[in-house]
Amino acid sequence: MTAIKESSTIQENKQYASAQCPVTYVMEKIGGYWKPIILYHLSTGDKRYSELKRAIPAVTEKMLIQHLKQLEADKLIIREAKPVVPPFVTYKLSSSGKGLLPVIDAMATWAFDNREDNSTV
Amino acid sequence: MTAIKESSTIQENKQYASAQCPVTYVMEKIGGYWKPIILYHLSTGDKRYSELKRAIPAVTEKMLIQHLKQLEADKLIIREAKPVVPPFVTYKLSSSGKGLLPVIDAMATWAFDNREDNSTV
DNA sequence: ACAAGTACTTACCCTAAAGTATGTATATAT
DNA sequence: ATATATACATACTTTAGGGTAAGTACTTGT
Repeated sequence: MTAIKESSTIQENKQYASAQCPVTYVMEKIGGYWKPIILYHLSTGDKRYSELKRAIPAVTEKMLIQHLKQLEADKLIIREAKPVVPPFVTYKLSSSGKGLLPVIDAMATWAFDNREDNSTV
Repeated sequence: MTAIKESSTIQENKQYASAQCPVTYVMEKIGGYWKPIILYHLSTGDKRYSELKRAIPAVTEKMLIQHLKQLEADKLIIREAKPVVPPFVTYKLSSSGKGLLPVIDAMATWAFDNREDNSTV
């Protein structure tokens, strides 16, 4: 899970800035490249780990669990594992994760509008 | 402006995924750490380069112009330079940049809700 | 006995992003 | 003559993130 060096200017700056700016705070939580994508795929309902893998073919397994763990640690998603073999694990949005849906929706809306009409400058 | 190596798996994956997933498309444009923050500060009105610098103390000058240039190239912001000395340059949101305001607003809203009430799981 | 499926984990390496530090142009103020 | 302010540019280094490849556990199917 890649340790973070303590005395790093970036980290200090980020922590400082996070307290000041709401958008910075959000970027702390979902700022990674894959996180909004994962949340987007969970927005349509609970998904098994393997379903997410298929839904996001570009992500590697390492990245997928890594970000799932981080999202879980930040309490944006909830992991549910059935005690069976082979494993059956589902992920779903927590209530604060659901609070992010307006963000995700707004992104999707903008993507559609912006993609078809780049002439608007 | 840091050249990008062509034959990189990440880049290929990203381009592929960008065509499929709207959120991925958005992350291509504003996925950097600083970009949403810059857009947030421009959302309250036009700002000079030096004003942005003061508004976002954690950002280095290199990062600031680098992202401003990228945002300009993606036509999300507009640069206006008065031909005076010392230079007077203002940045403002383009119309498609303004289209991102719902995203930024949703982020800010979530940040306030989430920060004061982490108990909601 | 062996392969297959699921949900991971771990070690090692490479790249893109970010930081540090310094330099540039030009006019006004002292 | 020198300093100051603005809006950058650029070389050089570090770091966090991401990729590759392999392995684990445990059961069912053949």
